[in-house]
Amino acid sequence: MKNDSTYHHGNLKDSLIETALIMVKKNGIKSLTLRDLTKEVGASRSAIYRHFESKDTLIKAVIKAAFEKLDNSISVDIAESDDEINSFRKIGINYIKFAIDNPNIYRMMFGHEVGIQREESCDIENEEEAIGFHKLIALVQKAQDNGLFKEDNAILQATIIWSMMHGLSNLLIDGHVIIKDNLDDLFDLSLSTIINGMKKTN
Amino acid sequence: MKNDSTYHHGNLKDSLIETALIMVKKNGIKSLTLRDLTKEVGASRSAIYRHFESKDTLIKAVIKAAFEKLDNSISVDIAESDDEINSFRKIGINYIKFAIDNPNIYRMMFGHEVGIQREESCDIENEEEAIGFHKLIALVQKAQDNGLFKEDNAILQATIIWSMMHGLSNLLIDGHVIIKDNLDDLFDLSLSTIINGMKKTN
DNA sequence: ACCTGAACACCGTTCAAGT
DNA sequence: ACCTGAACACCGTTCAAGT
Repeated sequence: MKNDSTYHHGNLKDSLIETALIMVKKNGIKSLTLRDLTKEVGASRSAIYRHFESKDTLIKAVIKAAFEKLDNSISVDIAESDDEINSFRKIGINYIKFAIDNPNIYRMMFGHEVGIQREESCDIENEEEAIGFHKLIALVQKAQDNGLFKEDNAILQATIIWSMMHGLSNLLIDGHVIIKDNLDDLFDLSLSTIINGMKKTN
Repeated sequence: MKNDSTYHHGNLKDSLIETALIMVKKNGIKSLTLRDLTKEVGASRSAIYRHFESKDTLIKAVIKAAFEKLDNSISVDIAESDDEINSFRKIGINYIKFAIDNPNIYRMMFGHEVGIQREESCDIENEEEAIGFHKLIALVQKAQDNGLFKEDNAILQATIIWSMMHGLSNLLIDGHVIIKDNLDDLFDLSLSTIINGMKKTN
């Protein structure tokens, strides 16, 4: 499978990230050790420090890769459609579906596994995360322009939508809420609550 | 300070839980080691296993204690009042305030630090957590009875309210949402969105 | 119902020496 | 740009022996 010698295989950095993603998905980040990771990837234990300063740095890269996967999962062609409600529905369903299908990954992304210093930057650190959020803000703005939502701070409205999806995802994957049969009902109600709650009142 | 001999001090089990709570609050659960904990409490390293099967068992007890603290924080005398909106507001504010004031504790409570098996029990494991949730369900039911909320599955409605508060808390304490000046606006909008979204339509 | 002290397997990380 | 192999400090956990 390897392209060249036993020593130097093509792209160790990407292999580490990709394999770590698989291992976290399977068993959670708590069981991810550098020893297992390097063994799985076929590298030596110290090779990892050629590409990453520490385990935390590696995890940050894995988180970044995970946000790219999430972005791909929820990216539906919302640009063409004029039906914002349907766009919100699709995005929300894909978002929660991603969390349910990848609970360990989702926990790693938001679970504060790495002590990230956000005090200084004063902005969302992860670029992929920021991009996804700004897409949501744009959609909210469009909903305002079309008269679906009342005119208000679009960032706050987007934050609230995100909070609902994030909260639902977390409660579901962590087993705080036991919903098996009527997951669709729960999601529908959450969506309609938000849509109705933000509707233009006249 | 100690009541009797240097060896046997009154209640080691409670001391461990209480001290662990303080240590987690200060530096997060990742930095909580049994060695530090027993040293802080003045016990030997192996003494911990007289009261807890493992570190995970200890953490579960600490989480339980944390839920009791949360329950005390959000418990407002909602029984007397007939103003459900005000009750929701008080509960929500206290809930988020607890999370913001105790981010490390809150993360421990919901952060899946201990791999809890919920598949078998099929119900919320933590008793304190269940109690708080059922209080919320009762309040939602009351709001339905009084005609504030539309008639629907009260459990789902309560879940959605909890999701919003939980999502907001997580995004805030983990720095995904940088809100400093207009935190009140964010909370007000989240509350009004839910109240309006669940209102009886007629 | 604790204590001391030693031991174990397992971590992340570093380093000297090779290719 | 990797490798091997050894080492370090730090974990959770166990155990034999005391009081």
